Amino acid sequence: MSTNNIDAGHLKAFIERLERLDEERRGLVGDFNAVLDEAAGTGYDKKILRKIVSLRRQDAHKRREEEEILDLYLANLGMS
Amino acid sequence: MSTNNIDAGHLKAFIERLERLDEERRGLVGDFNAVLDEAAGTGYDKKILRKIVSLRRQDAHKRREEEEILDLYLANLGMS
Amino acid sequence: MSTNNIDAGHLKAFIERLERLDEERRGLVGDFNAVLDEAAGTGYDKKILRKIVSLRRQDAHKRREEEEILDLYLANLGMS
Amino acid sequence: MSTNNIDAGHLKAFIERLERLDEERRGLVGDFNAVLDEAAGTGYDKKILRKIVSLRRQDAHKRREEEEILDLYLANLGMS
DNA sequence: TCAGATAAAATCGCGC
DNA sequence: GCGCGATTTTATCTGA
Repeated sequence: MSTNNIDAGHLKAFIERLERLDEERRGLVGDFNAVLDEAAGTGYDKKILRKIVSLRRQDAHKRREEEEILDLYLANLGMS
Repeated sequence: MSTNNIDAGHLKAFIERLERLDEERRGLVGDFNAVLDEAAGTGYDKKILRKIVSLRRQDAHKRREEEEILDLYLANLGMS
Repeated sequence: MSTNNIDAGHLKAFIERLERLDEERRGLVGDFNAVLDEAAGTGYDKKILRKIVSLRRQDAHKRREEEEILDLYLANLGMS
Repeated sequence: MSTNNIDAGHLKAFIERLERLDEERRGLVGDFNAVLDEAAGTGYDKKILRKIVSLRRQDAHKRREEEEILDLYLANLGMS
């Protein structure tokens, strides 16, 4: 019933939420690799598939960054 | 309608599945960090929380391995 | 004259080389920031300058990666 | 021939100086890692080598700070 | 072992 | 001057 208990309860709850998310994440990594294996089974090259996913993500990222810099310019010119 | 088209279709499907999983994974990483931030907001130390999650995962992993070894021993002794 | 001494000598030499490189690197970071300050002094926005440098580096990086993936495809098709 | 052109020229010059410095910095990071690899090849542990360099830098930093404080004290006592 | 990708930790620069 | 977000650096993990 002390403050410590309450804190411990909080801590426990946080840890449990973190562990749940971490497990889910690890599950998805497993799924990702399973899909890679499946694709490899039908003749695709895993390395290439990873590269494609990576490049496409980078594209999206760069596009977003370019928009940001445009915003910066506009803000700088008092046009935002 | 050539074989190439079919392959392209397969490839596209694989890429999409991979991207979906990758995005979900990244989403979970975001959620994880959000929980960390929330916990930090109530006074916990992020680094320590991460460490706890990591240690508990390793514990679980070690426990599982030890059980496996035990199973092997038992099987070996005809006691499984 | 023991093996330990020889190892110690090697270790010392490695550490010194590493420290020299690290110091040079830190010097360049200082120079970089000095140029940023200078540019800021003539009215440019540091944040934008950083962004430009970063975007241009990403461009170069992506271009290189795209060449790599092309090579991968070609190798995969036996055309390398 | 407008003011904009002059600015653009300035901007270009600044960007080029920044990129040169950034590239040099990245080159040194590469060299640093190359030395680490070389050391690893003769049996040293990269992680530990990094740690040593980092600790020694912190030591040096702390020593410098302590000297500064000492200088302050001395100046304050009219003994500088 | 090696490199490449990912995750984790530390550092830095900005705004309040 | 300090938190906060972004960047950089360090460490881990995986596949070749």
